[in-house]
Amino acid sequence: MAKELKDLTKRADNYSQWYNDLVVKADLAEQSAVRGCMVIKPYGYAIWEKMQRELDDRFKATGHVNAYFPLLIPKSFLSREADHVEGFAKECAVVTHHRLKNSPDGKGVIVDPEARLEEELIIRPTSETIIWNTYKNWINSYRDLPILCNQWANVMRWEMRTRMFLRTAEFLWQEGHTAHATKEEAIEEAEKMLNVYADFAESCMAVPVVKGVKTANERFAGALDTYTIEAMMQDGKALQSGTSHFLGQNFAKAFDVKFINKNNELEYVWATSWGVSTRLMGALIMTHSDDNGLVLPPKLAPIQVVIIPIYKSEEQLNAINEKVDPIVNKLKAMGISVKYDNADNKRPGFKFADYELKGVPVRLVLGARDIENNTIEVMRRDTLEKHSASLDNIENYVADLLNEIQQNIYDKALKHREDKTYVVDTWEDFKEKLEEGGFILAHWDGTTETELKIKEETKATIRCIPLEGDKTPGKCVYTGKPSAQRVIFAKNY
RNA sequence: CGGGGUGUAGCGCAGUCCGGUUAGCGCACCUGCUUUGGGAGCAGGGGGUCCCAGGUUCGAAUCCUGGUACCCCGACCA
Repeated sequence: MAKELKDLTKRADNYSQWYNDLVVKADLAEQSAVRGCMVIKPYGYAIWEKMQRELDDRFKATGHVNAYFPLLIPKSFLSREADHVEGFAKECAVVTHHRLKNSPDGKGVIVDPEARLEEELIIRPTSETIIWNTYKNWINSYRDLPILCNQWANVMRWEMRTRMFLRTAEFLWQEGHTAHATKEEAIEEAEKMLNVYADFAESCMAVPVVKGVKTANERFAGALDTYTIEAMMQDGKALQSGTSHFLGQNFAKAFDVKFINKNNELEYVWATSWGVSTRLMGALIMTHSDDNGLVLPPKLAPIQVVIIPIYKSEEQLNAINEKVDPIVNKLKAMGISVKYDNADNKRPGFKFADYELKGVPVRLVLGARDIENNTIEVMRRDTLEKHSASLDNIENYVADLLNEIQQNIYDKALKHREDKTYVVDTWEDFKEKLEEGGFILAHWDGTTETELKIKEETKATIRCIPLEGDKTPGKCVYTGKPSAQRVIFAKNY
């Protein structure tokens, strides 16, 4: 499958061409009239809902609660934290008026010049500012801490260039914002949430990720440290899939959020923020899909099993219906989402192709032939293999198969990443391996200057400084200066 | 903001260079019959401000001028 996809990417002008086709065909999304935004169709949204539920459960399990903050942020809030405004000022949509009126020339409506706002409002590009302005009123004493809030929301960033799912102007996400009494507790929180994300990516999405820390250059605007999970797509490019930030006291100072600690001293609170977005759906598609369409991990597939009847007469269909009903009931009782598609306005071949495009993990086919033999045809989406299985106990067989598929696509993605991860020690090798696409583990002298020079020459950036794995010191691949450990270089989305 | 490309039926496109019947093809859609174990076949049918405005001409999808929208590549991007 990987080979076919590679050919496909060569055939297409670029990856996003293929990606766009697939997504549109897969009924996931289509472009809306609004530049750089996306419509998430019902089937695509069903995947997002499953992701939300899984993440939300993990947030609750780690003591977090949901809340909701306003969409519009007063302009003055954005300027409180210097790095933050530097990072976001260039990509904000601004609300300047609050009213329209009929155009004097009788054609349509115009913005009423009388309705200009005293202070412009910014459509949130992220909510740190408005949340910290609110937290100020919630926090007086160490007894008020920690505050562990999350919100599910949409945000807007007026990017110069957008890419479906990966960088849309408006996107859905969750953003957690926490306040702590100590530095240690805040760092622990940021690391904890990074682990929550990594666990979700690997065990639900079947997407292997590397946990690491961002360099100063790639850090979130206003953070002291940014933790990240980085995934490798099938073309070898990296995708930042989730981030968790240790914000230090920057936002507390900007919004004057102080508390009295146990020693009766006034102190600024310590903060974190963390988020994942609909970009994860892009990661899901780009990690597992093949030439036949989506391949969804069973844990996130809106339809886990589809059953298709094959019949020549109504009599035969009735016989099949009778056999299928108990199977559907048993599967449902086991918590497996199953669709029995006996609509007679589409032929079986069409249904086969259509559900493959949608990434349904398991397909069962039942016809007169099977009923005679007490069998059923089973096809698994990840390998496209099909074979006959006994009708007896089919529900347990399917349940096991779903687990196997979940594991198999993870293993496949992990193997792909390992095959395309290179340990490199010379600058020549660095440039050569980079052409092949993939992760490059190389030593780096720790300076932003070197990082930028490498980026300029090769377009590769440091995706992260890995938290786990080999920590042996060495010499920078570019300057030869001392390096504390290898870091991951890659081209990224 | 720079470079390139494209606007013709719901979708994908041909026709434009070199102006000339009633603007065409594939998919999709509708009707009927036959079909149904890998995207059905045949027959018939419906659907168009050819992106917009102006100009040239007996005549413009086609030529000219201006505008506009979208896509791709860069710059930008937690």
